[in-house]
Amino acid sequence: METQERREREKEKRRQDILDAARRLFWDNGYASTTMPQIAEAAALAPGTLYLYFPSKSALYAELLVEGYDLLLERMQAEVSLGASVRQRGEALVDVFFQFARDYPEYFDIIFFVIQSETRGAVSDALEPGQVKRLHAREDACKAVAAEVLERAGYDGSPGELQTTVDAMWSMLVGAVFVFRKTGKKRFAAVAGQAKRVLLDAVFRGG
Amino acid sequence: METQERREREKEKRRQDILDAARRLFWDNGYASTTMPQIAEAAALAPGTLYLYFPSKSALYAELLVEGYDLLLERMQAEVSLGASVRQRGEALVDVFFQFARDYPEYFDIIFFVIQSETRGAVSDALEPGQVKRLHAREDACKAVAAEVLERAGYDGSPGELQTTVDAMWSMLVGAVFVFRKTGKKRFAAVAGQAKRVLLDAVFRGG
DNA sequence: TCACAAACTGAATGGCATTCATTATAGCGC
DNA sequence: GCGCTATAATGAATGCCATTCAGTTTGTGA
Repeated sequence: METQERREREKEKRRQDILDAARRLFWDNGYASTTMPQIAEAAALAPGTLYLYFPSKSALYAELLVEGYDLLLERMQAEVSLGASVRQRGEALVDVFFQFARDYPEYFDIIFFVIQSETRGAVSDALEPGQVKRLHAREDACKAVAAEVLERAGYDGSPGELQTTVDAMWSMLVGAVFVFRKTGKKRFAAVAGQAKRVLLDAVFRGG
Repeated sequence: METQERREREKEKRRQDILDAARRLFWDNGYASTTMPQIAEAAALAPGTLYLYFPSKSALYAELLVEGYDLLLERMQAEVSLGASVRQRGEALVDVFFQFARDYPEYFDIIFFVIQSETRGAVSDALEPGQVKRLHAREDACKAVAAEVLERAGYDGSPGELQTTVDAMWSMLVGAVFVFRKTGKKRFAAVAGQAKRVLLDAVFRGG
């Protein structure tokens, strides 16, 4: 019987419908101004139905970040494989990051939303541990690409140090995006350019 | 008549009472889990009274950031004046920043809260323009201290470039704190250390 | 055709920020 | 002391939302 299978597919489709509706609304109106009934209506469903697919509004929102990471990872991997020299790959990596931030600024909102949910722990708005794990896996995959470039660049230090450096750079990149997203494109580009220089010079000091 | 004056003082005191109560509750329970009636009770007031002093819960929360900036600015200025060489002053500056982040992590929540409110604009949770201006003034004062150090370090470039560099560094610092605040102190210290190295090497490349 | 499970529904619940009609307070002239 | 007025404070009521759940529909297999 392939009924079972079809059911699965239909459920997955419905799930995607919900995510599509949610994405559009969140992007247009922001998290706070988007209501669950709104999302339900946009997906041609009743409010209660959303909760059969996602445990909460915040989890639904955070789920969009999975897409974001996948998209970013794809772009990073594509770019990194192109560069001739290691330095060029490093530059490409940072460029991809900032371009992504320019193309899809909304995903960065979710990054911070998730971090805040985690930091605030116990209280409200907490995400499911499983979901958090999935998000971390994506983030780590992105960092792994950066770590590889650093390694090939002859980064000297223990694996732990390498990880720390990647973490530091990742967090600084994310911070730069977040703080300057609100400003105009031109200013953002300038700050991003400086950030790029600072980060790359630190890694490729030797040559 | 000095009645007027006393009135002013009493109003200011009440305002501080509210801020004190709010701070304690926000720090302990986080933004979402703290309710206005709770704050009112802690300040021995009725809920409605809070709105005579602050236009909204988010504005009350954001107001705490003013203190945060003042405290940080004070510390930065004190440290910067101590260092012998310019390089030492630069190091002190970054150290102060990360120490502050360790001592008062809650203020960083508010930084991101404010940025998000600004970015999201129009919709709900918006802050008063006047309040935003006051916050920016504080932030700029902090950055000015950093800019001065960079200038004395012989940073070459136009004033615009200097500003851009300071902005880039500031945003990266803030980002590093935010992303790694959730991890343990040890890991935070390691990442902060790397961030410090990266940023300072970029500035003091020459010597 | 029937029974049953899986999906779906949407009105009801509970919690919270915020408002506003009402009440208290304090200064001041008499 | 005594009303008069402005200023402050009150807290019950409002409105909005996420979330729930008792009840309904739909699809499937016997």
